[in-house]
Amino acid sequence: MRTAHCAVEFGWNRVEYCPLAPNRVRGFWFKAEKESKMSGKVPYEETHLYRLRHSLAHVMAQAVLEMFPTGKIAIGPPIQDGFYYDFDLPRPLTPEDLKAIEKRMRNIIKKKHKFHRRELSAEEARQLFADQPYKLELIDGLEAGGVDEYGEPTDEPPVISTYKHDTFEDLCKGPHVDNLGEIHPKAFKLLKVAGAYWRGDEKRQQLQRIYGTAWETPEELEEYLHRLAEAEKRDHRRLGKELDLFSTEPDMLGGGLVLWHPKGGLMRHLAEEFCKNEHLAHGYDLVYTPHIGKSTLWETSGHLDFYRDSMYAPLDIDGQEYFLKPMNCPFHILMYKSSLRSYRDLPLRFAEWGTVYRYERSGVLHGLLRVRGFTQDDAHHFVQPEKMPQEIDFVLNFCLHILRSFGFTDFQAYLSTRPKEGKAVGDLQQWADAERALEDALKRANLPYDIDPGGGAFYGPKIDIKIKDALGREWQLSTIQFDFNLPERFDMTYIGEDGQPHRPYMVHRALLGSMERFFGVLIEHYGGAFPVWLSPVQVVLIPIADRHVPYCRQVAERLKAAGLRVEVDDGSERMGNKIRLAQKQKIPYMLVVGDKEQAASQVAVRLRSGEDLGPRDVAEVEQMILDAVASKQ
RNA sequence: GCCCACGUAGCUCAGGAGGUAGAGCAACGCCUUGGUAAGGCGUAGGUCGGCGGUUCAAGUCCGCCCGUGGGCUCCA
Repeated sequence: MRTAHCAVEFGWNRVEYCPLAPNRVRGFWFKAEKESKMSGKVPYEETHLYRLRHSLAHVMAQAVLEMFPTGKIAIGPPIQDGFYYDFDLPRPLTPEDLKAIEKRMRNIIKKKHKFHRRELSAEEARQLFADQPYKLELIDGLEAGGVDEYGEPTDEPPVISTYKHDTFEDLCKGPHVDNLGEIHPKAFKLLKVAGAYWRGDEKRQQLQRIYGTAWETPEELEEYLHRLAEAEKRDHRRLGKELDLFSTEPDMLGGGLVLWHPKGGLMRHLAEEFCKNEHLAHGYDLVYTPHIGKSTLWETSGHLDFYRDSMYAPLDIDGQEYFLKPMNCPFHILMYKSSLRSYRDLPLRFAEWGTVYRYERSGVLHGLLRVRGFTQDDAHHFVQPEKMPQEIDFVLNFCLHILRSFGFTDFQAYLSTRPKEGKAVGDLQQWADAERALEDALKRANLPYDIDPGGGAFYGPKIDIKIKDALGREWQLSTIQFDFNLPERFDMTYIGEDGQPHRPYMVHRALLGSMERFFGVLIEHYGGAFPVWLSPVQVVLIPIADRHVPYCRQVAERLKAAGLRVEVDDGSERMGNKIRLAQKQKIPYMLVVGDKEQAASQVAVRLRSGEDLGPRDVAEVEQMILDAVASKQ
């Protein structure tokens, strides 16, 4: 029971707060794609690109060993967009080294060596790699066998194979290109050196990892590098500064803590206002809970046993320990327990924009996407077990409705099912019912989904929803999770039709996840050019000369009275520069006023797309903008 | 936390191999009243992240600390 709880909470945190950069969820993608019955895509491992990247990893290892003959090599797989290889070298690599390595690689490739595969016994392999301790460890693992690359037991006898090209032979299961002539010497690039632990274990040797990207053609490489540059322009940290939305102040304030500036604060207000109203309209109650609670609360919930590493040190209040909350659920449960509940009261849906604080290691903090203090759009549903199917159906649809309202239309869902025997709590029937409820809801919602078999947490299955942003990057925002466990821990009950107490089920769910993280995603998705309803400044009036300022003010007052957010740029800059500045601020409507417009009671409308709509009557423009706001464009 | 890189004016950045700080933009002032992405001139603004050390002399070299960025469960 206790371990089960650990999974609940840890899973909840991970789901929301792993940075979810594509590379970070890669392992899961491999698996999901491999086992997907829905995607129909050719698995990455079977593509030529995969072999090409894998081969380049070997070529890179050869080049590095030529430069550092005493160097030790670890592993070097293909990854999304490229490949890497981990090395244990006598000195740190410099950017100049990367260039030199790249050059050597090109020379090796040009010789068009063939790849030769051979199988050998563990003993032969040990002799071959006698001076490569990491390889020896891998060989030991292979010989012991019984585990595939996902850590799953396998019956197949281990086969040890190597691939050799030119002078370099590496322990490798392949596959590779036939010969290096298949690789265009100008279609790859080494990107960076980074630290990585042997086998991902921070207690073990830290290695130097060289990342490279590789493609079939130089054009594709260019395109990829261009994509990276585009992504950088959209970086929410850069835009947050340029648009004056938020800041962080690590020196005096502390890392991972966010200051929402007036414009960002306004956007958050608009988003929350919309969401809260939708929650109220869909059968949720809005609640508020404190930021701290006594240690007994966190003992009961299991947080102190299993989540303490992520919690901050206690406060002493009158000799009692209080903890800053890392989650809202225990408070909502206390609220549930504050009175006797009847089946007639269920489902109860407590929603809270709850601000929580969690310790994150300093190295993982990242802008708005990974922080230490954040506000979840959290809710807990308390449900009769037999009503769970309808409840999941409801929450899933509500979730999509909210996400769509912010302009996200491309979703991918993941249904994570029961882990292996002995690794799950609850009886099989509970699980089966829950999984079926989730899957049916996914079908009814007409959502593409993949199943992640055994990927559920110990306590129950879950649905995670990822959205695809304008650059095609996936971000996980929403999670909808069953919980069989906390109701037990807190001995929650409701009185059923039979007059007897029963145990409710719980759903934890966050739709936008956290306001901080969601805001970061939103900024990157729109590149700062937000939908009109969210734009901090919706309209700027641009007088061509000072004599047009009074008329501009008059129009501005009218638009403000209609509920729009309007500014008048009465500075001494020329019109061209005012347009440029408004453009940089991504203001949706620029209304230019000169003698002609003023005389005709019009404004010349320019959109941030650059489109010039020409002179329009003020009433028409007002209606056009109001329509855009209302339709959330 | 660990590895690497970085930390110079509000912002973006220059400052070959040590000799008492520069540019553009922003800000402010003056001039300009200009039709769809930068009008002109001028002014002000920096204990070069912090603390120690080497040196006649340190933004520049060394050490420690703080912070930022990229990585760190992709398994031969």
